[in-house]
Amino acid sequence: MRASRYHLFTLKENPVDAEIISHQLMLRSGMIRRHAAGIYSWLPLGLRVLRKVEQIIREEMDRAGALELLMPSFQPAELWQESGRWDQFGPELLRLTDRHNRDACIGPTHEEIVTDIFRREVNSYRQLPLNFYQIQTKFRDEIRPRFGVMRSREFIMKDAYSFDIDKDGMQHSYDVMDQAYIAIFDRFGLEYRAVNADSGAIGGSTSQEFHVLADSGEDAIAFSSEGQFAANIETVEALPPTGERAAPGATMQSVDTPGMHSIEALASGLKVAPQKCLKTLIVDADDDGLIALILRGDHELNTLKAERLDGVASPLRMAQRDKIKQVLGNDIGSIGPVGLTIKRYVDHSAAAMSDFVCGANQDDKHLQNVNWGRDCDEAVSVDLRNIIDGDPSPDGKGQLRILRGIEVGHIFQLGQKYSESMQSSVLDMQGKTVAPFMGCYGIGVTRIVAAAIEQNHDDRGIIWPAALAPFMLAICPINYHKSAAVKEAADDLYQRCRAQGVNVLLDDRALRPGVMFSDMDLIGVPHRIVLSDRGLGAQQFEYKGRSDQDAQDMPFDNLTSLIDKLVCDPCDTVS
RNA sequence: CGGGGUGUAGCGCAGCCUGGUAGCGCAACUGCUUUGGGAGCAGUGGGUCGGGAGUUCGAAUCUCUCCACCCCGACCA
Repeated sequence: MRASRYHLFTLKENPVDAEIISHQLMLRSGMIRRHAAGIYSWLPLGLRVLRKVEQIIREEMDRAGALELLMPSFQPAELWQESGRWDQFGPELLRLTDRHNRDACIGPTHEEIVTDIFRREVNSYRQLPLNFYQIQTKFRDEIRPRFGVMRSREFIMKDAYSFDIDKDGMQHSYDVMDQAYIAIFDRFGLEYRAVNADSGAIGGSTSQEFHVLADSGEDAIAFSSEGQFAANIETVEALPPTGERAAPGATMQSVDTPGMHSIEALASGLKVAPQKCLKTLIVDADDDGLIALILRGDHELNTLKAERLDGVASPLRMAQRDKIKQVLGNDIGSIGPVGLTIKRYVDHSAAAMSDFVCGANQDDKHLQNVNWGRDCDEAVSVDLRNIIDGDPSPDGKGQLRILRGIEVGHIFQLGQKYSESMQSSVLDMQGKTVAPFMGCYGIGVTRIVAAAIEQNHDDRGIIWPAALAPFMLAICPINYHKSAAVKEAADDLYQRCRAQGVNVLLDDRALRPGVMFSDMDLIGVPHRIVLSDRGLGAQQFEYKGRSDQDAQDMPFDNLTSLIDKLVCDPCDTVS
């Protein structure tokens, strides 16, 4: 591709509403443009990357035996009513009516459609196992779209659906997809992790998420330092502390703590560690009452765990401030277990504390040297908190380490949920009617692009892994429009690369070198060759890898071996 | 949906308080000079100041209203 004939429209300044790096760089490099909240066009440069992601997915899905098809994004309400999801889904499901006033929706996912296809097409176990997949545009009317294509309303997803005659078959199909996902993510050249996504309570490894690692990731994932354990942090059990609780020391006493309403304020005000403080959160109960959740000061409440507790409202709601005052008689910021009248749950770690600081249930007062059993009722403890770095791993092997990730893939077993509700069945070997066991496997295609940038960039711009780069090589001739020698050498090299199948961008624009370099760095081309009169005279060219610190001069003889290394798919067929 | 904020040229902003008919930087276009890390000079084009209504001789500016977008909280690829 010649840059003069390509739509390279880069921006120097960051659009003000782009918050995260990937969104900024995608806008600045001219990959995407926004039309409305969460709605984007993919410009030619961005589309090149998107197509690479799709192609890798397609090849590995095909290799794994899945069959590609394409389902509609406009879906009739009847199917969703059959599965029951027409009523279950909230406003995230974009509903509309056509000219005949028939209800429909724009598909956020395709279990209903694929099950409908299956029940029409398949009627014998002999046709199984079967795995249909598609790469298609989805729509989810997100409450708050943000971060560019990371969380957009319209997005492209690869979704696959497996069908098997029994549970073992489903497990096998799932395992095949697990392997296919590993192959896919390996090929992207991104750092990623597969983690358990199910709650330990349900058991089994029936659900896994694939995360691209990035400091800016929205999810926290935990790993065992020595074992294989890896899971989304929200699902990880926090083990109770081992060993005996320390014996009570000094007697309980009240202290004035005006204005200290947070653990940080309390800890610094009283000069004690947050670990010695107790945090008491008040949430709504499912019967209109209030429930206290008690944690160690430095710990965070885990919403999922709290919602599972008997009596706690689900979804979890923090109680209204006025209601707390009305029931407890004091404001938040000074609540504690001593004399607390409402139902309470205490986290294991909080229950293991002694001589701690907690709210006195009186405004602007706290209690010191409080002890369970002695000063208030002995706590029955439960698991309430998020694990933190250094906690013991639930598999008993080492400690937990925490990394941040971006969820880009999810595989799980659906069982017979849709086949039963939608009365899809096949005949088994005995001629009996059986609802097939399904699995469901998603990859956020558009999100992968953003995640790749989030993980690989510097202050100059994007640093694409080779597998995703829109161009593999940039040729930057200096004085292309002035020096006949440079022009000839650049054109020669360009033609040679194209003949060899190198995905090459020749910057033949009449620009100053600095501008060319900045553009190529910004759009993240992995390799760069500079040709100039100076180098030509010495039979040399200059080479620099995108993440190399410095460029190096090389003799022309090295060109052939360099080009050989850059050969990839011949997708650049337009001059 | 609740709370906070912003809408002025493609992008980033000033002007608004104190009404007098719109400006700066970048980008774009033309010419000359320049050519190894976002050049210099000269010139050009582009805005119903988010929409509507009102107050006024006169509204980007004051009032009302609608809309859009962004940020902080509950979903998910």
